[in-house]
Amino acid sequence: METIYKQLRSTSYSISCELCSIQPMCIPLMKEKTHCHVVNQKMCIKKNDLVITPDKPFNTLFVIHSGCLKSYTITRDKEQQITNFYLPGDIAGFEGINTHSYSNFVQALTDTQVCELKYNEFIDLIDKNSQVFKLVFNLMSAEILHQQQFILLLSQKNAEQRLGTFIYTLYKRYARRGHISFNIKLSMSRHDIAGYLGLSIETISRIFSKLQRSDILQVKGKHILIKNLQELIKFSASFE
Amino acid sequence: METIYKQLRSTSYSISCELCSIQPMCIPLMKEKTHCHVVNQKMCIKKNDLVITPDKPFNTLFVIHSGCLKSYTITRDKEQQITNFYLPGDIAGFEGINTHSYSNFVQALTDTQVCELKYNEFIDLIDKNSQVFKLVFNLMSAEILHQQQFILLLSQKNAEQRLGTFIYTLYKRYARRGHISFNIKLSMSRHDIAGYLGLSIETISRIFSKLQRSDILQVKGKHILIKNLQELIKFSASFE
DNA sequence: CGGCATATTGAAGACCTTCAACACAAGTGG
DNA sequence: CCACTTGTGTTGAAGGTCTTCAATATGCCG
Repeated sequence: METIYKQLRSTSYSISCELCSIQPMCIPLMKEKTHCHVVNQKMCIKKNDLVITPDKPFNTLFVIHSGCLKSYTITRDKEQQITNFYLPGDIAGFEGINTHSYSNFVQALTDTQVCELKYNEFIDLIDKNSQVFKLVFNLMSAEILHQQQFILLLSQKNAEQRLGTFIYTLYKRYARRGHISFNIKLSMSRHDIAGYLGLSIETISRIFSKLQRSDILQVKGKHILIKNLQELIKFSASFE
Repeated sequence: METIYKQLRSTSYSISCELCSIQPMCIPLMKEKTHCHVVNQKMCIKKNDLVITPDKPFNTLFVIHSGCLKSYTITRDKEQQITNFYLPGDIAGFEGINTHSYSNFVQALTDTQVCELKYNEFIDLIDKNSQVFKLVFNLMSAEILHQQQFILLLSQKNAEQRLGTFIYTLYKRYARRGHISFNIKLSMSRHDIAGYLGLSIETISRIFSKLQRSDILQVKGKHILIKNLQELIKFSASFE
């Protein structure tokens, strides 16, 4: 279970550094040698390894370069409650800033590469560099807006709309990062999807079958093919 | 429907400026006359007036001084989907920073006093003053964490747990602001609560009756008395 | 006090969960 | 290579929770 960090070259489902959410600060940082201690580039994490646990000292944010991570909390009855999935370009750890402690577990769903942002150095940098500050400010605001929309999804939409939106959102998130394809390889299990969307795994399974029967998706295990994007979009109307 | 701003002295359910979330910057600001153009203090808003609409130019954040506001979006079928309730000390408008546009309506549920934060001046100030920056950074991080916990509430808890948590959270939010009392006067309708918690108004009504029968609450319209705080806390275990 | 909005309660039904059986895939050891 | 195991996913049937519809009650503001 011990995470092994090592340098590694990009694999599939990675983003180029030019599309990364921290690109506007990361690239200049690497050039300005004075700041390059802030970012530790492209550390490799093995599938199932824990990147963040609530008991670890809060000192790092993680920028995902390739692969996929999930964050979750543990309930009293030892169940995992999925709170987020992180794709290339995302940043994990924002929710810990206020309390200065991680509140979740964050675990790799596939072999994953992350760039570490050392928190204290990061804060100093934000403080000095107003361009970086505005970038971070925008990223956090975007996360608040995204969560607000997810809250509406949970409070107002049925199972079919939730799963449809989930798949469509994955499609869009990959597309925005340069992976425009109707083929989606899910990194997460049905159990993880269920936990995230507030449904049971059986319901996830049934809705996948239903979306297949109505020729919107083709589903084979973790391989999803979007056959009718227009219909899929209808499920997620008024979301993001 | 036109909002009438005017100076007004504090009424019940207000906070003292010392307990306001922006106090660490607001009070010094008022002293340093050079900055006092950032905050417009204690504007009065009439019940049902709209403070924010999506079509207004994004140029102001609102700090609530007294009263209560709700934020909501409108669905295709003209239904209000409640996204948040704002109490004294809260700040409304964070989610608009990234897109530089308000994404919600924000409406006063009672006569309400707000302090306006002019966005551009505010940003300049954050940029210059690292104490203010850290405060805002923490407030946004706290909001992300709070939303994450609310997402878990919606995805994992039943109607009774949701409403119990809602009431307990109101109790705590007022307590943190200096109004420690088992008596809670709801500013919002059953319809608003239902929209917020993702339930129907009938379910809200039934659960209130049930909590009354089990002697946890005493419910009389908008007046709630917490009769058994320990039992109420049990509903919201693992939340906030 | 009357009229309208808001809230409560009951009954029927929809949607999702739970339980249980089965299918399928990946990994292990003989 | 196959038998066996284990984890993961699918499907059916029964049951529970919440919603919807409808009727009634209560509260509020002129």
